[in-house]
Amino acid sequence: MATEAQAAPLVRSGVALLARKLRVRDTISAEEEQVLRDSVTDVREVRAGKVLVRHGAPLHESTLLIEGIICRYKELASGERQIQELHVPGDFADLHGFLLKRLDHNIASVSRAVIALVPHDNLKRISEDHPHLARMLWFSTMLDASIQRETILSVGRRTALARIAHLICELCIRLQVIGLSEGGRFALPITQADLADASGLTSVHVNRMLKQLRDQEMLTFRNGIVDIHDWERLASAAEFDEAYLHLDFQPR
Amino acid sequence: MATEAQAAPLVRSGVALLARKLRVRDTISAEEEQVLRDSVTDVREVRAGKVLVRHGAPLHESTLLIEGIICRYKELASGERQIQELHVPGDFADLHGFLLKRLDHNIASVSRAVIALVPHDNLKRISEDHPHLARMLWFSTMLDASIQRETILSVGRRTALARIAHLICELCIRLQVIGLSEGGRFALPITQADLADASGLTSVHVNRMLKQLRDQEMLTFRNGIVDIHDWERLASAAEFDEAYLHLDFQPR
DNA sequence: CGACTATTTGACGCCAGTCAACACCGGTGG
DNA sequence: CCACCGGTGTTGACTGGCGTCAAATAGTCG
Repeated sequence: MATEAQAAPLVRSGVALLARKLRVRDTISAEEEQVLRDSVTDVREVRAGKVLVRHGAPLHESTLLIEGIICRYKELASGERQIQELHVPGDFADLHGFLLKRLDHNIASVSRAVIALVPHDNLKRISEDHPHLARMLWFSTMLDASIQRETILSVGRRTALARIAHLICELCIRLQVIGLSEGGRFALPITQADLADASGLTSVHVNRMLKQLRDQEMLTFRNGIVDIHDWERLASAAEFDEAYLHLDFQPR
Repeated sequence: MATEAQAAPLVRSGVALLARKLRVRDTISAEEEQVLRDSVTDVREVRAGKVLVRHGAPLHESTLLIEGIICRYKELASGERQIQELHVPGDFADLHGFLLKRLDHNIASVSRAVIALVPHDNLKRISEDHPHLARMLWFSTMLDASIQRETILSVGRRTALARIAHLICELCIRLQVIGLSEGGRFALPITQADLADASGLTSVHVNRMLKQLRDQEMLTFRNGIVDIHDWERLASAAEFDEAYLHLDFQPR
């Protein structure tokens, strides 16, 4: 747990990222942003690979990611893991737990991460006193669902190369929205094994596909840095269409 | 479009199915059920294979399924189709469109179907005047998201046999909740090609897996009727765990 | 330097896709 | 009444994309 003095600026920047993400889609007032800041009660730093929420456990708070990458995942008895969604800063990883009461999947850190905790009591208060802000929070859960639907298409029908290409395109745009990607270049502190778990492949095959993307000069991914060299060809190989990210600004 | 006289009992039964589904998870008052009935403005019957909502088109109403099977799907340029979710009666297929404003995927009928239309204006009124009912509607969108996450695990990591087995288990439980499945036997008016699109396989391979499930005396699927002969072995082959269907009753 | 994790590459195998032929069924029209 | 037809289901032969296994290399942290 961070001390009070350390926590305040982290909360400020984490909520600013969430607000930035939402402001692409609708107006968020300064007051609404303040309400969000006030709803955070705790900030903590976690190492990579730590399970933050275990499926089935009753939930009383939700997790706002401030720094790093965390994910939702399930696994089979064999130990094979499937990541349902990778979360970037400004994402609520388990806001849906507010209504579901317990999660059907795990939440784990992929890289070292900083998270803020928001008690469900505070969310309930928001839902009662700030209807528009509440709608925007629900919107963000709908956005996650939309991202997850695109993932079903990827793992169900896209080729291995297209899956990787698509995931990179998506992360590029999502990070761009919060100012963490510029000119097709961004930090992505995850391993190839994580990429495999997110795309329904093996790490060996992910490695082969990354090599192919590199050889074809579409992108490089080295030392946790993604460098997209040819967005057009990459997006085309992925059949990437950002419509599912609902980037249009309108009253919600 | 159905006449007024035909529509009323259909609306009644469709809303009753939705209420039945929700009442497994929390109390729904008779008044709330009446509010839902009053929110329906139109009922129509559609033939199999008709696109009901095209992705990207602005939405002003949501679709409540009363009879038959409809689905959400996306397709690649090659024409390969991936069904993200099969909907059973009592499901709102595009309630999420209320906040997203336009869908990122298509909605189509899989079998002949009867649907009710609920204008977004009426949903907005519910969200303002009936907070608990509104939460229950949002809960149902979270439930869809949970089902879709399980689908990611299926198409990403389960074997072909397990995918089919899992899908059948899920549909059995979901239909049981609304009284359309009993003793492991239920009508499923869809083709093997639809099953393939829902499980990320080809229809040829679905056929092979169905034969295997039949030969191993776990289930038969013939003429649109599913007959589960050995639930234990089927669920075990599928690694089916109903937790993700959030069947627990509690205040939400 | 040593232990460990992550990346890379090659050889080989298998699950599911592809292609093709045929059976079946309900509907339609001559 | 039967020939025809399109959609669906069934099966076999063959192919190929991705998984598996294994070993070498590179990078990282104590």
